[in-house]
Amino acid sequence: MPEGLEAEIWRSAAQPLVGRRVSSVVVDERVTAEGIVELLPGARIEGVGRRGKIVTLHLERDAERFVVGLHFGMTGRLVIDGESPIERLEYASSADRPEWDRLCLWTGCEASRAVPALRLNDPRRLGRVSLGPDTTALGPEASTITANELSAAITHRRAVIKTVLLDQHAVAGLGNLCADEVLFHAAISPHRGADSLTDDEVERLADECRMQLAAMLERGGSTSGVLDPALRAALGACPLDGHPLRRETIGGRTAIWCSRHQR
DNA sequence: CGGCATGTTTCGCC
DNA sequence: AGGCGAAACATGCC
Repeated sequence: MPEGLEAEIWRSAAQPLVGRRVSSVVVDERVTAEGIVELLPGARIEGVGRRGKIVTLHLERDAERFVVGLHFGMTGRLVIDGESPIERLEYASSADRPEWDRLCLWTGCEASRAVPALRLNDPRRLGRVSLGPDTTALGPEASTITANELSAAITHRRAVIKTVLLDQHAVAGLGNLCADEVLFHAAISPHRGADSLTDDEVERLADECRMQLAAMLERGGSTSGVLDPALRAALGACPLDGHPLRRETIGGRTAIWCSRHQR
């Protein structure tokens, strides 16, 4: 599930937490950074943000400010006040078992203490809870990226474009599905060397990042693209020109693309 | 049982 | 030094 779009949905859903004070915390220490359990209780949530695929909790306690980063891995999900903004799960369990909780955070405000204000549930345990995540190491946001920013991020890279788009240090927020989706709409083959793109192609790709991500966010997330999970699995005809879609492993990830219109 | 999965980190090789 | 690709991580599901 979790690409930048899902992180954005969760960031938005978590806004009601702003202004509340953390009363208690339970963590799975195998995925949680040292010190967080001690730091959180008594802290006030000053804001909830997002950078790339990371949701950031901005906290203050005793005039000290710190940031907790929520990383979702492949299967992590966020539940706010018992409400799950994203119910539909792809490539993950649809169950929600307590033993998969990695972070439970209660605030003083809710009516029932039984329901955590924030809960990070992750069956596969590839997610993380970090302290002071280094968001400066991330590339520009894919959802707002300009042609100039994209050019600076990729034109000196020799790896294929699909791989570079997935590198969060180059561009932040794109996951496997969204990377395939923007390449599909920009009509660029995932095999192209990043440094081989023309200025026109870079501009097209930046435009499609902004347009397609906005459209997919409106439709509910990274599974709502033209290359949705059903079409990826069925490997049917290209919705644009009818040519059979191709499935290949590129940079260790499954790429779905149309070899006719993506050049 | 084998294989696959929306992600990130680590290791070895240039 | 730093970019690159493959492997590792961890676990559920088809």
